[in-house]
Amino acid sequence: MIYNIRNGIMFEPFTLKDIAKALGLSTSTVSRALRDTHEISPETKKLVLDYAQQINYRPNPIALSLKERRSKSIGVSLSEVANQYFAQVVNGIESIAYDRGYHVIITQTHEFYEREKVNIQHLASRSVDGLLVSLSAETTDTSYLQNLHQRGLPMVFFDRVTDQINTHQIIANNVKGAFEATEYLIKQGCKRIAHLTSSAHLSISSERLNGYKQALAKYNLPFNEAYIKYCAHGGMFQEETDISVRELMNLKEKPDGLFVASDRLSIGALAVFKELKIKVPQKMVIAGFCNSDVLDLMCPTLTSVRQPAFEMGQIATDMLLNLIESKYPVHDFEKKILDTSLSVRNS
Amino acid sequence: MIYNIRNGIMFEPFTLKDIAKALGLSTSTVSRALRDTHEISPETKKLVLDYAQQINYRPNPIALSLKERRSKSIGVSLSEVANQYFAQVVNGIESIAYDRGYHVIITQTHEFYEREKVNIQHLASRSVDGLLVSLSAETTDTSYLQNLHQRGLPMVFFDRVTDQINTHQIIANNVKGAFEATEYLIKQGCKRIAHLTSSAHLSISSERLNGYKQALAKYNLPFNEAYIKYCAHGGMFQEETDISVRELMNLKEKPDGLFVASDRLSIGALAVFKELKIKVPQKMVIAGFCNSDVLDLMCPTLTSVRQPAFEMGQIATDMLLNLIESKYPVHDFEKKILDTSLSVRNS
DNA sequence: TTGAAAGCGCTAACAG
DNA sequence: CTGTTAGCGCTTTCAA
Repeated sequence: MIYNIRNGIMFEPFTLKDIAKALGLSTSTVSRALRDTHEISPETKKLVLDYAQQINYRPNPIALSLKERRSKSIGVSLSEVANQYFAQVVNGIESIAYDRGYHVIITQTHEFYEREKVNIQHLASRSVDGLLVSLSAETTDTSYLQNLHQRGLPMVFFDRVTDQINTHQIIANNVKGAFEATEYLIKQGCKRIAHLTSSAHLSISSERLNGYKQALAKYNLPFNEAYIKYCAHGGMFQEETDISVRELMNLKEKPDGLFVASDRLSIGALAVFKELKIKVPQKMVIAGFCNSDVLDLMCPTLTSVRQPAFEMGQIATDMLLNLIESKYPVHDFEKKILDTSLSVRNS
Repeated sequence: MIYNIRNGIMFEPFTLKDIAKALGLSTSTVSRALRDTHEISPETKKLVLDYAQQINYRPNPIALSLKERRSKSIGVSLSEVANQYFAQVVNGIESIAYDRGYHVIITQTHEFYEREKVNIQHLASRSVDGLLVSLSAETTDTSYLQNLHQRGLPMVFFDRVTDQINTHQIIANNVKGAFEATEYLIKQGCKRIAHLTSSAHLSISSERLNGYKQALAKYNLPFNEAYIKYCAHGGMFQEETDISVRELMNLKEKPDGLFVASDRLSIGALAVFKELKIKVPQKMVIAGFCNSDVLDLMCPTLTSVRQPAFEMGQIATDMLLNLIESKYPVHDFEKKILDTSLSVRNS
């Protein structure tokens, strides 16, 4: 192995020029040799390839990106990878992206609009060929995304989507999932079912609220606005969850069942109930959207709506790469809805 | 807002040249105006800034990287973000990196050596300015890293470190943490304490094994090789954990206590005990390294050694950025050891 | 078959 | 104060 010591301190990978100089060739010849064109003599080619191998030459992808005006990488914006659901989505994304020669850059919003905007602007400013986006809980203004989209940056929304931008969307069947979870609570005998959910302007929130309402309606239970608690940052701050749950439990007509809209909120709510010494599920039956494996092991076990997170990541990525690699402008967009499954783990 | 329609399909951000042409200036003037040098007239500057603002101009970071031969981004290699410990580390990393103007690219090894190598090679050639590495469970050969290091790529190891590369390291006090967890089990009355751990060649594994042995020694308990179970992929595949736990429970002298070396293994082991209908903690007391918030809510609660994950990420990043930005070669490296805390949550 | 030269977007040295 | 030019690493005409 030969080391590049042009500069003692900085990390300086080998370049075409290094090879050319060492071999007394021109850079274009070296480039051709490495890229397997026909217009090159077998000897030169072998010479170059051997030497490149020896010094472990790697083409500089930055230079390539600049030249080809694409980076073979995609950007992802999501709330946080500590959330099991999103971690699974990421695995799905990577599984497809790597197969197709793309790299993945993940950014976290932690549910803040400003962070999301900064992250996405940076991703877009050239380093990525496309975007996979799940909106933050705070986001209401998507104009910066509309901008990028109008200017031709391919993007696909997953999970938390917006109709303000005409492109592919992939979501779970939130309405049905919420319906089933609520129905489960009703069948457990709950009469006063509360709903703890994320920010009101998220697509998932309204979809899940709908499913919840439909279930109540089907079983002739009244809808009570006081039973709906929104957490503006999706329970990012435990305080949000804490206040919401306590308010619910301070109502004159205390709820006896709770439908929770997410992973994080479920965990947060359980913590509060534990503090309040309210027994789950004896005093409070809980069901909700949750993809955490750990919760499988929980006692009090809680029934959960599972989303096909890995698959969602895969499909979203496939859609995005197809957009990116499409030769022609795409105008036909799809809204894909994947089935959820109710995993009953009651006490 | 003005749209760039040089090309109807592709996403073509504005360039300096676009601005220059529109304003009848040269690209260098525009560049200067945007970068706030003194050698520019206020009028020209205002003209350019206003126009740039109007079209929402962003400099192309790829071109910048190519020019400056650094990307203002750092690469991270870790096993998987679905692991709460690593998710917390990532948050720590990002908190520092963003403050100092760096972007973070996360790659997951899923405990595979090959994946790690490919990821890191790509990060390096893609001109990340430095690397934060926590080795995969499979990794024994670090020569490709030594290579990059010798050629001047700054790197800092965290959590799963190697002494084969002379650079900063940051780890938790694994010996002490393991000692305390084991001691806790002993004080609970356990006589036959098993140890479920990750791959044998990980630094964390040997450190934690040491602490475990020291505790046994202090309390005059015999060390029994049969009680040590390694999972080559850190429990990445539940089968590994499953087999290990079953083997332990098939021993003639069944263990009555278990010290588990990680998050994932704890969760996996609990699942097996549940399947085997072995009551925790009545029949099996468990303590182990774990940073999962969710486990706080678990019943059977298990006692855990907590690592200051967020802080580790912060410190590692600070160290790395100092290396990157250092004007002179650094030869003094530090091995930082952070304290763990035992969080007793017994039945 | 090979080399010279231009250009991707940007900055910086050098002229004017 | 502003424009021209060269160069970061690479590919791709165009000439030879």
